[in-house]
Amino acid sequence: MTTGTRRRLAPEVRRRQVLDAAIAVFSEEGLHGASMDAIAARAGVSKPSVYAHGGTKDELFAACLAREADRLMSSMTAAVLPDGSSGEDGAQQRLRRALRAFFRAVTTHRQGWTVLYRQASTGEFAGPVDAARRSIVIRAAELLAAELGGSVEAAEPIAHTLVGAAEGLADWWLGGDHAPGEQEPADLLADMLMAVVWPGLDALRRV
Amino acid sequence: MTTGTRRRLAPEVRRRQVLDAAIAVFSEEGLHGASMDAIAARAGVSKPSVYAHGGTKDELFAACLAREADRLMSSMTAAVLPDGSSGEDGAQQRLRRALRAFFRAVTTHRQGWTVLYRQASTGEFAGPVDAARRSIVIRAAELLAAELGGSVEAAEPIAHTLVGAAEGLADWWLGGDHAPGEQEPADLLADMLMAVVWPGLDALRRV
DNA sequence: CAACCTATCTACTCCTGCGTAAAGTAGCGA
DNA sequence: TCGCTACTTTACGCAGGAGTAGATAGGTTG
Repeated sequence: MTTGTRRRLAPEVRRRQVLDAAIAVFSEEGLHGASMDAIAARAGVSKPSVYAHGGTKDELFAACLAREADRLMSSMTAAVLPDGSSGEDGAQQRLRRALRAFFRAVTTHRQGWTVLYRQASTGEFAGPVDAARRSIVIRAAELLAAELGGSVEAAEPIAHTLVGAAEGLADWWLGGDHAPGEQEPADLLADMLMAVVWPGLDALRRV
Repeated sequence: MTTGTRRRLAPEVRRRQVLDAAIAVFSEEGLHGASMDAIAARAGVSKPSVYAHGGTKDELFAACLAREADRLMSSMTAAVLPDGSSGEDGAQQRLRRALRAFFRAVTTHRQGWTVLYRQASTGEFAGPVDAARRSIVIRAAELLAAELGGSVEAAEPIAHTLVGAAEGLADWWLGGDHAPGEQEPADLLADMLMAVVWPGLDALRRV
């Protein structure tokens, strides 16, 4: 790994490198299992450089969480907001689009998802992370309440169920290695989840 | 914490005390956050005693996982196996009973569940834990395949979805504090989950 | 081409916390 | 009453890893 020549890069570029390496290592080893030395090695950089660009280990971890949470949130937000097809598109369409965006983001940046979902659920970083999660759940609850009737509070447990189901399915998909199918996997996963939950949600509407 | 009188107890009893204390501390602090001193203090016992009865920190943690996983597994197994009402009871009934058992176990032993679900999902203990989880998923998949038709492999993603949904709902319930309602909360949660997913599962049967 | 700024590296310090050793004390059976 | 031994207190060895100080060298500007 000794390139022999040590290169000076723009701080922004180095910071990006360090963040990427940190996410990779954190996703494999967890917050405590990862050492700053390992992150430095992965980034192809010395440890003081990691401190210079990423700060303390905790700050670095927080930065990873922030970046990945932001990425995920903005993907889903972008998918739901613009009503692409003009005219009325019901809750079913919007829900499916949100799920597709979720699965696409998760399958595309699996390391980031792993850090958010498995490594940050506990400890002092639980707060920020499930703030983001909660934000997703609230959106889902609002969508459900608007379309199925009832208050947002009443829809909250259902939204948690839905989000949990999506996480479970994503986790399964990321766990095994799957042969590349003919269709985009994310869309397939979204359709599968919709097939399971939508009839039930639809039935709740006409109670 | 000095009781003044120090009591001699049977090794089995002491071991139980240590395990209970360990689960309590691990559930609050996580594997790395918990110190052996803290566990000793919680158990009302000196640190060497913890080592005498619980072994190494890792061994102790593994023992906690084993006990709680076993508790959960046997609860659910017991709930599904004996067909209480004679005669045919369909997949819907068995599924509901399994879910009730799950939610009952989780709400009853929340510390144990926390250790399994949040603290052990990463690191070197991921293996044993999601072996147990996988076992539950397989059972669910078998049940679904038997009743809805199709192979077990095809039912696997659906089973993961189902288990994820249950975990999400349980996590939500354990997160907030809820006023004691008129009905057993576990049964309420199971009914809620069934309402969401069963119509979809039922629809899959007649494809 | 020389001076200089600063990104980067090598090589430390220091602290936390696991795990254990040694010596003393007190419950409980004989 | 005597001892066996589970248990406690206290102190320490040791490893791993976070964070830093000082040296080094890439690039840049006059």
